[in-house]
Amino acid sequence: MSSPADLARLADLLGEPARAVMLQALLAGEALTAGELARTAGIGAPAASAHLSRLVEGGLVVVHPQGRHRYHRLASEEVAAAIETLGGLAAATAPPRRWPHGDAFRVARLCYDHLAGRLAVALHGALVGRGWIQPAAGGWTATAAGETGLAAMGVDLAAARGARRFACDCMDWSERRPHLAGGLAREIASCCLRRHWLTRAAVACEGDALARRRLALTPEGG
Amino acid sequence: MSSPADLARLADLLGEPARAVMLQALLAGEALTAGELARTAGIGAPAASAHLSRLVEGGLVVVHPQGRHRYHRLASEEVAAAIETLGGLAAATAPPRRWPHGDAFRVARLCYDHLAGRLAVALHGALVGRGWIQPAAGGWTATAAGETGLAAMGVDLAAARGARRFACDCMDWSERRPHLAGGLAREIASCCLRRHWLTRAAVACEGDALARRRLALTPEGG
DNA sequence: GCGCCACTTCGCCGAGGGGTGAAGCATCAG
DNA sequence: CTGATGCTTCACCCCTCGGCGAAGTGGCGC
Repeated sequence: MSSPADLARLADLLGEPARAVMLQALLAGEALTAGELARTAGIGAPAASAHLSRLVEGGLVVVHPQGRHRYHRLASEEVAAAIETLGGLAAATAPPRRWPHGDAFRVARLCYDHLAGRLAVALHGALVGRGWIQPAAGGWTATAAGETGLAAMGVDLAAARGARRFACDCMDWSERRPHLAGGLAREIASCCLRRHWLTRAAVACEGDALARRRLALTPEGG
Repeated sequence: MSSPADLARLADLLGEPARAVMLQALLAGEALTAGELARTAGIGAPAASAHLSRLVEGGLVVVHPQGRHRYHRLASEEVAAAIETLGGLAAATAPPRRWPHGDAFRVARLCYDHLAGRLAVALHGALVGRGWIQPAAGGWTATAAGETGLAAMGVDLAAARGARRFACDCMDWSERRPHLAGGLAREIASCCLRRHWLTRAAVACEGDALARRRLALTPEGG
């Protein structure tokens, strides 16, 4: 367990409105530049730079410079999971409000690099139910049936194995049951987007940190 | 999903050292008075009172006055789960430090009103493996075999059904797999403590907000 | 009744942190 | 080289927020 001081240090990073907006924007999984994040948060470039420095120093965000741009990503899926969980509690404790995305968010969205929402929880259940994955130390492994089935769907299992974790659980706040995270979940999400079973429901949405994350089921997505 | 503003408002409540200490202390599941929390956090009564007001207003803590004392508890297991998750990430991002409890915390501890740690994750697996619980909408239900088995252990199933949720998952940060939460988990924990299979490893530990939560396996706890 | 105790409210102070504008530094285009 | 762009650093302002001491409120015990 972390000491309370560690908890406070971490929560303090999330507890500033501008930083919270940035992190929510980054939860879509894309790498964004400091300028984009500044505009999304509605603050000036200097303020955004200071915030991002603190997020990087705190281990929540990583940077990789490219030319004169500095691209920022969430540091890990653990960070994404924690923000998701906290966001769920925030929705529960400060509820009576509707935001512009309605329930679409609860159906399918991105959580950093993998799928979340009702669809993702159902997928998790289906993978277990079909015997494609089975419990293992620290998460899940694919069974023989799962390997062939997933490969047939077009999931890149080799890439999935390259991740730090192959598959583990990630609590879904809207369903209150776990969905799948880890390398396998990343490849499944990538496969769904690549094959256009799912599409990003919105693009180019500065000023709305959440819109990037929403997903829509296409006709092909049987 | 919550708006970033909601997230920030909530995280801000957790992001203050004194409040974080109080919440960690409350994570043991006991109701504590304002004075106890003030001493635990190492601040004066006025400051503690102000902090607690904000926690109550924010929906994280509930009060029930008894005479001249005011007892404070966490508002729900959702709050406890979020703090646990965030604490896990805090431990991961600010790691290289040993705190006085060693690995005992990872083996067995209380998470609000139910068990957490390696033991609790193993218990979750055992319940599923024996077919005592099965997936259901919003969590888990007990099977017929589970009802008889749990009743034989001494678990009060009627009390468990009285809870808002009978059984659902709660992510265990140290194992990164879910353990059981909800009314059933509360009754199981209460049963383990009542029958002295587990005991609180420390009592009366002002100044150490974490010690209250650690549990120890007794010889009877086969 | 009185005093004691737990707790809250009030008034005040000091420090920290977020915001901006202006300047400094890289990178890229012409 | 020159100018534009993206980002950072610096200096400064302001305002919030946490802390305390003192005073006020209400329950409990003698």
